Amino acid sequence: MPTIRDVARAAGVSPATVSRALNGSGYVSPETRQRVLDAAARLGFTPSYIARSLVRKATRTLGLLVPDITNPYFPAIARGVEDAAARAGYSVVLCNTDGDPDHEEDYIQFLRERQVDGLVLIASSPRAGELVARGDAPPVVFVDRVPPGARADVVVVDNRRGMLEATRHLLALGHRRIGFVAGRVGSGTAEERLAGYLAALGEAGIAPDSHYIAPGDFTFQGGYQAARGLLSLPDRPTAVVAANDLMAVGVCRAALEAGLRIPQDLAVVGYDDIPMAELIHPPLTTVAQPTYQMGELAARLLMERLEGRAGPEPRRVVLEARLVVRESCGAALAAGGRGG
Amino acid sequence: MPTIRDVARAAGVSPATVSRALNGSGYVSPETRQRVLDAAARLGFTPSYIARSLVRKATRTLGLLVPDITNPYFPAIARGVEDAAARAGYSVVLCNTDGDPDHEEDYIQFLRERQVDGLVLIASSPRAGELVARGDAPPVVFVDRVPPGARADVVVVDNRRGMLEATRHLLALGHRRIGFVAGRVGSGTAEERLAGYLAALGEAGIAPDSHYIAPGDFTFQGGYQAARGLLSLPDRPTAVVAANDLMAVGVCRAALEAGLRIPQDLAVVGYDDIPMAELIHPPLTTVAQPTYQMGELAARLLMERLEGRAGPEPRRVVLEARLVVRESCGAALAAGGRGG
DNA sequence: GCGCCATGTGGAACCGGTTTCATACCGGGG
DNA sequence: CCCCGGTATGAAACCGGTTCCACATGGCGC
Repeated sequence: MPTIRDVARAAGVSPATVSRALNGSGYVSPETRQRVLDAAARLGFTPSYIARSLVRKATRTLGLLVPDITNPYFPAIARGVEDAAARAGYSVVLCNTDGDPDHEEDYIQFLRERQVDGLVLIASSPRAGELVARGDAPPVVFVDRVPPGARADVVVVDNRRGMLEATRHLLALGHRRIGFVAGRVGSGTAEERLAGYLAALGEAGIAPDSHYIAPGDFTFQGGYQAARGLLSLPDRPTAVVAANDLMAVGVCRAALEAGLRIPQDLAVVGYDDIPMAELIHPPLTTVAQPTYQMGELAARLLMERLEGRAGPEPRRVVLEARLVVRESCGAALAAGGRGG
Repeated sequence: MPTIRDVARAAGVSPATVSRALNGSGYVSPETRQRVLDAAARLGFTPSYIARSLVRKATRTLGLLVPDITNPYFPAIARGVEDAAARAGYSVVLCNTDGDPDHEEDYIQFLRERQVDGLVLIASSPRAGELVARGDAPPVVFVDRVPPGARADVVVVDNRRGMLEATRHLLALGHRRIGFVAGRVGSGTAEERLAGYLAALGEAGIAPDSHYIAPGDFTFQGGYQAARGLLSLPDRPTAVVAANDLMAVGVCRAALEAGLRIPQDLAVVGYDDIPMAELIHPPLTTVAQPTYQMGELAARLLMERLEGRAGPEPRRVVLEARLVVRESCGAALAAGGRGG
């Protein structure tokens, strides 16, 4: 690997001049610049990013911490981050935390040692928030989930609102007994979605019935089990909304096995709009989150901050979720139908 | 950020001794080591990976080039790479090439400048192979697809064999008119799978009928369109096998819309075993590729090579695909059924 | 008592860039 | 003619580690 000194020798100038010629900084005469460029090309010179990072004190590298890239919700976020980063000449280091606070902490430390300039964090534990608050982490943008008390930029979706719209939609179709498959307890996201569901019921003057609210864990199996419970209730719901799509698919499976048709016998609504939502039969009504945009925006906010183009105040971007109506919730219930 | 010289001053020793104490290299007395460790902890010293990389001439960073992390086939590979890398203290830079040769080339150059130690490459174009052959790239392991003529380690799956097994299975169930939805032309993977299909037919003494082979492009839409064609043939197939799952799901949709039941009226088999394959109804029979293992193995081979623990010969690992029988291809056709 | 080797430590060079500072030349204004 | 500011370039310091080499000490074998 030729170094800048090799190029300097070949072009008959000093390393300083080569640096200036290649970076377009400082004064260099056109002829000298050309000699340098030629020499560099002839030798196949590639400047060492490491050496440059050492003196510039910036690596133009972002860390991306996701729970599990294998979960269909995250790839689009990752893609958004990567696209925005690549456009700006940054690279992205991918880390899977499995939602484990220890892994999360280890990775943050790991990335800090490697001097990534900033972190896009989908944080599963409050510990990550504390680390950031203590300043034991590079600049951070939280995406999707925000640990309490962290003073940092955040990009989130209005989960409560999204679920409110989804439940309203079912109410407008005439459903009155609407089941809810909740997310993992302790997840802020899950709680916001539950709150949206409850708020919609409240608007419609329906008292929430705890039997209709089944615990879940964001997995297909969890949704399936929860739905088995809901569907065996004496007064079974005419519609079920799940806190995410994977569980909604589980609900569909349970319904199918119970001999129920979707949407005629049971309307189903999910949340996230993962790729498979529109591919299953019937296509799933769900709440689309602008995942790609979230990732892209997060990366942009982060890079703005890193390059000093952001004020001292932490910024909070709340994106809107969008109800995507597909066939799994069908048309309005017949007047005087099963609804109470 | 405290530097090694700060620690040296605080511990009353030289930077060289601090380095030795922290890395456990060379001679350091137990007492001195302890003093250094204490000083480092007190100052919150984190060694600069950049400075270290500069002198060690290794960044312990791997580049991972995938066409699109948003495609459900790739996250598991990425996860495998990342897990293996993390275990060995390496980090992984994620890049999406969109299968575009220009992007691919740009990214390889980009990662080269950043001195990643090695590349895990899911290469969509022969150009990447040429780059590697010319030595204009860091050490590479090709995964899933191998550009012709590249002398490098590769991890692949026996696509021909996988598709052979899948088609054999349908033949064993009594199917004789088996449609095939092909992959993108020019894709080696697609061609191998087609070859497997043809070989199975050959074994069974069935002459391939070009009407039964529909062109596809690995997308849901492509599979859907292809199936519409196949299902409107005068002597429509009793089974369809698609070169990947996304297209198989498209086939299912087309069948459903044509009023055909799966598997009673049409057996469907896919390829890849993406996460949604087992979640749809009916669950899809498909050929599972050990994607996670591919990624993990690729990363391990690469790191072995980087650390000089591999011989000069390029290694070629061929993993076996595994037929996963689910409900979408049902039981044996009734004797004397529709088969010719 | 001498020489040798193992142990422990510091000075300084080095990795490959960037940047500051000093120097030198040139043309124009006073 | 002199001084000044803009242009052009090189020497050297620097970024923050690692490592080579020199040197000092102490114990042991002969």
